[in-house]
Amino acid sequence: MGTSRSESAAKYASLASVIRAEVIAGSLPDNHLLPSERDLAEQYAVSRDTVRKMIRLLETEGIVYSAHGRGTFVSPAILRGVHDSIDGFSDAARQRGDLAGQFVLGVEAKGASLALASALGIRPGRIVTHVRRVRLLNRRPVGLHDAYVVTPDEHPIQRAELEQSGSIYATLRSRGVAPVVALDSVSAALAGSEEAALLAVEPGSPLLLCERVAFSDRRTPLEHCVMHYVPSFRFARRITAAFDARS
Amino acid sequence: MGTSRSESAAKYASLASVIRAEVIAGSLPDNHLLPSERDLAEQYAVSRDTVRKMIRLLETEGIVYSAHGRGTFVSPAILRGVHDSIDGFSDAARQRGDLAGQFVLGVEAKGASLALASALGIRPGRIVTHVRRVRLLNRRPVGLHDAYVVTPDEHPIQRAELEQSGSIYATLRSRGVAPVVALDSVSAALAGSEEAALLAVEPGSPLLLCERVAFSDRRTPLEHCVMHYVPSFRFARRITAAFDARS
DNA sequence: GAGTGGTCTAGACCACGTC
DNA sequence: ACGTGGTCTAGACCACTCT
Repeated sequence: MGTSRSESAAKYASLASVIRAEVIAGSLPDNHLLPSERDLAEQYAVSRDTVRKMIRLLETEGIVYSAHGRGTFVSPAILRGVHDSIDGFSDAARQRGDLAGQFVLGVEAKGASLALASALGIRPGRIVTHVRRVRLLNRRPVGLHDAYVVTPDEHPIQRAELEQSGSIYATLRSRGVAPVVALDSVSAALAGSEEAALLAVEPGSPLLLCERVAFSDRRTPLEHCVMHYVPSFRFARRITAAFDARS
Repeated sequence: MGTSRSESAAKYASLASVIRAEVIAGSLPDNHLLPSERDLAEQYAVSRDTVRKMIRLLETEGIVYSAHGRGTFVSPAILRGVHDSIDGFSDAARQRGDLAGQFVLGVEAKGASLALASALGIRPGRIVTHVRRVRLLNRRPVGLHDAYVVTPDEHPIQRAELEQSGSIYATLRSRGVAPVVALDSVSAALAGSEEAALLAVEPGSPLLLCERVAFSDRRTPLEHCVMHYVPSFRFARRITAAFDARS
């Protein structure tokens, strides 16, 4: 784990941890009214602006919500705990108390096909690493991932490297790049014989098909991933109404 | 159509419209460096804080991104234009230049079943309106929606009302409530004979199954919606790395 | 009217990246 | 060293909601 992280978190982030813990600990009922921003500012000896930053943060996490003229409230429990995460799979599993695992089927360097190159915005033929894995949830296969990873220096990823760090993203991070934004698109597909065998379902079963392209902090394409999930697996997300500003 | 909306938008929102238009107009290439916050503040005669609020807004829309110590940049075009929206279907269609439509199969008031009541957090037997619709994209059926709507006063929605306002959410809005947050969960399913007929696919085709519960600004459950989509239909979303703050 | 969140300001300092 | 975004402050006023 992190030996010596930047020891000093921002004030609003620390304050958020305090409030988050209080809310999650659970003494507070759904839609409970929190103290006003001015009161919180005084209580914790910070400026009102810092309190507001803290509230904005907890709001994006779905922990609290504010209403103009009414106050800030604790989100209902159903809405808490669902949040977007870039490492969807293991993160969501951990959050729900499930055990995430994986079985690496193959790690192979190859030149990018035309379709892949266009999806990633790279030169066709550029070296990418194809990683095929079965994703496990509580030791049962639920997903088949085909990841095509673009390494910055065009040095393909080694199997040992991947098994040591445990995840593709961790491997990329160790090379100095990290995915910070991704484009997902979901639809449905039928299981072919190969997918069926790997996922322990009947051929012709419906599968959730999810395609993803992930980008670094500099918006460099890092990975194209094609994922197939069995029907018992569900992806959850929370959507918040967009800000309305036209004309 | 808004005749006399609140005429005065916030400064940061108006400023956002200006920058958004400039970026979308397209003279600016991907990853183009924008002027610094201090420069923008001077240029538009506003405080730096207002500029920052504007940038935060455009960032959530995927229009720009900021990097500590480096500057603020124009998002690559692939990442722009994908944003979460609570009215996923028609909004996403409009955005992609497609023609969204619907065909109402039935509008019926009924008492909530036990399962529905628990999903919505309401009393079993409470009156809800079941609206079944086929969703059209460019005049072809792509989705089957079964919406169960909780009206605040328990007055069921009338078919005429729905056809006049054009959408369930518009109908709810006219009754003083609007969905502002929703929980989605997606998985895969097989088309039964009924779904197949309505969606013009073969029975046994794979379908994208999406379930949603929508809540009002007061976190009152408003709607539970079960949606089935043909494989050619894709839901897209952008995911941004979560803020990391532990301990 | 009293209290709440929302916006805006001006200024200071810190943390990070680049040269 | 310099310029960038990130945090924090203190104060003012506006817009909304409830009673």
